[in-house]
Amino acid sequence: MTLQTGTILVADDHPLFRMALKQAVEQAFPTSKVKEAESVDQLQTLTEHGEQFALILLDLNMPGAHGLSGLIYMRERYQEIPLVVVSASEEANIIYKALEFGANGFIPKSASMDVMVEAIEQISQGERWLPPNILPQQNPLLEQQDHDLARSIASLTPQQFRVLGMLAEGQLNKQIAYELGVSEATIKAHMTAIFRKLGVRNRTQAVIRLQNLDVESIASKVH
Amino acid sequence: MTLQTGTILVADDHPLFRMALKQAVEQAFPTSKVKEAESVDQLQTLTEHGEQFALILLDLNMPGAHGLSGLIYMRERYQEIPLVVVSASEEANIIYKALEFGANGFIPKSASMDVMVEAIEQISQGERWLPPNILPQQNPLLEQQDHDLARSIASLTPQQFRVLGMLAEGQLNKQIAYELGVSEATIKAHMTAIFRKLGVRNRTQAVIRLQNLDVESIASKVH
DNA sequence: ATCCCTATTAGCCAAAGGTCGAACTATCGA
DNA sequence: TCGATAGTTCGACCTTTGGCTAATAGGGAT
Repeated sequence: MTLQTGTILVADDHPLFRMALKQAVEQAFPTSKVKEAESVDQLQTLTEHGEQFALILLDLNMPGAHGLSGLIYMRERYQEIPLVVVSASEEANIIYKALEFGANGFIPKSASMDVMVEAIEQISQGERWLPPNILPQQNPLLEQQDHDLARSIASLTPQQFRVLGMLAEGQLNKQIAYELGVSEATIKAHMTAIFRKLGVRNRTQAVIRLQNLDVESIASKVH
Repeated sequence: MTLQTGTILVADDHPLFRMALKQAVEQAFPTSKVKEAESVDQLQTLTEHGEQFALILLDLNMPGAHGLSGLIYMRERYQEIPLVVVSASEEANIIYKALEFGANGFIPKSASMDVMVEAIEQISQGERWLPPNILPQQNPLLEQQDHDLARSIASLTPQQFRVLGMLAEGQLNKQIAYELGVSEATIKAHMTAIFRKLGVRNRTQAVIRLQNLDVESIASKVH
């Protein structure tokens, strides 16, 4: 599977920007196909149903992505596929975190078409690409607990990850069950499994645990 | 109540830094008393029991502060007292948000003693003081929903704010009741009131709602 | 074929959560 | 002094959640 022949997946909930990204990709690789997803759920559906991709462009702010958890999850399940994070955020903390969680590159949405094309080409060759104002390396931002949390998110099954996403939106078991077309008992079973993996006792703590992934950059600690 | 004669309150959970802050204050105002608080709860206890303060220095990362909600709450209840945010974070977004939520100044923890003294003096004269690399004014970061959320946090009663803080730590009603020395029924009643004010239906959604205050800077939107 | 993992569901039970109405208190203004 | 109001408290009642067991079923891997 090469980038020239493989399918490239663009996951972004913003239609206009998705189109722009698609154009950038097609300009960089005129011979490759491009598929689109506008939610993490669609992304999951596509990747789980046998489809093989040569590159994934993932918007962090997509519905269901819930910060970095989407990246962590995708990175774990499709380790062989290069994954580029595309985001409206340009905060250094977020960028470094994305890279530490395994992103192969980071393209800010403010980038011009030319820059995006260049970035995609460069990343496709196994190199990294970062915004100009970002230093290539910085102190390790992640602490042990971040890695633990990432591991536990990575260990979720596809359905569990879906359920976690809906939990993070504050939905009731009943609602989640309805949306997924399964019984409430099933959701409960998933919940129990999720709590185990995240090391929490209930849904509220699960949501709080997820917060830490993104918010820690704000609450920088003084040692 | 003037700064020369009034009591100044330093709220920071880090003992060493609290001491340093205290010294800076005493250097700026040798004649004023300084009181210390190491948690939002202590801060509340001090301010609620009649004590009048001429200036409050508030660390955003204190246990119980939970991001900007502590600032919003204090700002609402003691509108006449100048409030200076002290924080380890130096992200422009956080600083601007703090100011938009009514902070009279922002002092980064990385500042030297001299700078802190100068900042405190300047703020005490009704002026603002910002870190050197921060522009005095920027585009308005807050959207309508931010203001709505701030209003709802500001409308919480003291006890409700305490309960919300413990909820945001993932504690059970039973635990909160024990810590506050009241019955579980009381906590449940507070919860219902809090949900009403925040416009949510349960505790999970309440926690999610609080996230927005801090995290939105990450999920900058593309319009 | 067998075992393991995932997903699904039911049923049961205990624990936790949430709503309502009501009582009690303190404060403030008339 | 007499409401009026806001805050805190609590019990009764019902819903939701979470843990546990057990059973079914499909997909892989060995």
